[in-house]
Amino acid sequence: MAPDTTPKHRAFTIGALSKQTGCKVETIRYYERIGLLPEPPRSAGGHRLYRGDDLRRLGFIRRSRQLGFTLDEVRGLLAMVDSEAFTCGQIKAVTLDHLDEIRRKLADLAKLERILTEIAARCDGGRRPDCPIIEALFE
Amino acid sequence: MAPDTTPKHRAFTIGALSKQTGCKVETIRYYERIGLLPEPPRSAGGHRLYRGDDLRRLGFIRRSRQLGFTLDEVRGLLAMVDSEAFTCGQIKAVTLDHLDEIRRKLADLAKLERILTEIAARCDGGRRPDCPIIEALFE
DNA sequence: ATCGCACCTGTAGTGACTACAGGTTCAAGG
DNA sequence: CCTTGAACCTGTAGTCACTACAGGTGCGAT
Repeated sequence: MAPDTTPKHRAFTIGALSKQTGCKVETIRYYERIGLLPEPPRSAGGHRLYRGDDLRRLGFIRRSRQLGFTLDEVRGLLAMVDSEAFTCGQIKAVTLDHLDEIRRKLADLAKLERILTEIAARCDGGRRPDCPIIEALFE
Repeated sequence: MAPDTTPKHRAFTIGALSKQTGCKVETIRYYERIGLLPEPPRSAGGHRLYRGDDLRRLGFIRRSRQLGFTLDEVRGLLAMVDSEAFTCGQIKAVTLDHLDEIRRKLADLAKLERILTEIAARCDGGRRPDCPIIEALFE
């Protein structure tokens, strides 16, 4: 039997990667530029050629972003994954820090909502020249 | 009685305005540049000279920002206030739109918090090489 | 007169993309 | 084989709401 020289997974274009991940083409190139994605090999004409690993890595980035991690946090997580020398404790620490941040934002936003609801309730939406919302903003 | 030629309120510098409002000097100049604050008169040497009205207006901007209005929304509110032809209904409409936006963000963030808490709980923070958080992010 | 702080203008940087402009490659149909 | 047109390429600038310089000038107090 002759050795199998065909690649196990065929390469795909940036457009295909974009469709698979839901990540815009420009964003993928941006992630490459800032070093989150490795520079992929190119076709003879200079087009980027991706493989399964890139799909996996971009999926990781995208899901992390959807969970509100900053790109710097994602960079940190990826560096740990890449080094393969991370412990679960390190990962959990990053996650819990991030969770704290989210809870702080949540509390801030809830407070905002409460105050704004209260202010809006003062205004009957009529035609009065002295609007209680404007008054509240001028304090 | 001779007419009173002294100004009712003395003018103050940008530094004083900054201290009174808690708004940084650079931010005040920025608000002027983008047309939220009027260009104030200047001293002989070119320093900005503010009065009570500016304090009031900047206070309005600042409180609106603290309540999460964008500068464009603030611009809209100020335009209505300046025209003096606004109705309470218009103001309330802007406020309720903004409140909707806040409630949407609040819901998104709450969902985030829930998911992340769930993911973090799967990880015992030990030394296992296969971290459930990383696995979740790779999906 | 001099000290040092506050002020001035203008520009560039932040985060996380997004949107061009102006050009090249590639796959499919004729 | 040739042409079309979509997808790709690079590089730059714009978004939002500031913030941070650099390099210079004004001003009040000593």
